[in-house]
Amino acid sequence: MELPEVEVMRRDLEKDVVGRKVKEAEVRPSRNSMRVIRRHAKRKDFTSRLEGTKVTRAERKGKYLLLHLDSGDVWVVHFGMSGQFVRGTKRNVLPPHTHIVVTFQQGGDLRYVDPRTFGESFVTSADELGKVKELAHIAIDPLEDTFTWPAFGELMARRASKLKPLLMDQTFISGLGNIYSDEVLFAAGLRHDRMSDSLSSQEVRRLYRAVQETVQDAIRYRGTTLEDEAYVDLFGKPGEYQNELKVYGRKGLPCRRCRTPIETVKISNRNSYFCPQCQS
DNA sequence: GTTTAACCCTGCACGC
DNA sequence: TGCGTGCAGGGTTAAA
Repeated sequence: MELPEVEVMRRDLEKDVVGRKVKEAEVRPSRNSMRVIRRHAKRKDFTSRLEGTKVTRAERKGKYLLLHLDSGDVWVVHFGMSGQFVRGTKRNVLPPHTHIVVTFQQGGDLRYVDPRTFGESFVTSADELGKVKELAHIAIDPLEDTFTWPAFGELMARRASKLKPLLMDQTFISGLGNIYSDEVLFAAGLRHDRMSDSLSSQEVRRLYRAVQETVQDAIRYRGTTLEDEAYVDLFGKPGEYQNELKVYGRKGLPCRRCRTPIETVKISNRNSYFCPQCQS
């Protein structure tokens, strides 16, 4: 799950979970459920900090979701690649790989489901939030006002790195993963292996626009639901941005702009998709 | 500072 | 049918 999916989830939670009070919290008995709450030594260390609290706000930092509680604590969630929240009721059976179930006083529950358990979930005090390393080092967010093109250009010039890994580096810019970094590079007409400090100011501007537009479009389409990953929103509905993808997952298929077959390269063990004609 | 590879995990597609 | 293998992916970490 990348920035657009987390942002769609944040908005759903804002509408449907903020304001609710937690009656009961449960971490399921499986070993992988413990893996999900790995920062806590015991299940009770996690559940006791949720029970009796009210969710006051849903915030997003990069790919992290922060649910603020009226106790002053913050429930932090990172979805990894297969994690998701699903709303349910007592009558619905729990889907496989459900690790956390939070039941609300007003009825209904919220489940954290994660087959591959690359995601994680923990509760911390607002004061200690700054000590969470991954959050403390998180970079500029494409949806923040501070994300301007002069600021972006300066950041780019300060680094000497290939564009693809740089866009995925959460300490450089937060929220982009493998799918959206490929889409951004295509939209900017730039190759994955261009060096960040070699870009003309016009190219930097194109890349900046591409980041903003790609992320905003993907949110408008409520995220990307691939066949194998099956991301769905809080209410179980898939996104529609997969139909808009220009390069990701389209190996060998004609480029939507020039009809040249889309190519792939392995970059740090991940597939990158690009059009050899449109990107340079 | 940057890059590479390995690791964590499950489900699925594939070949035999 | 059923097994083994490889791949997918976010992020961290250690090593190059």
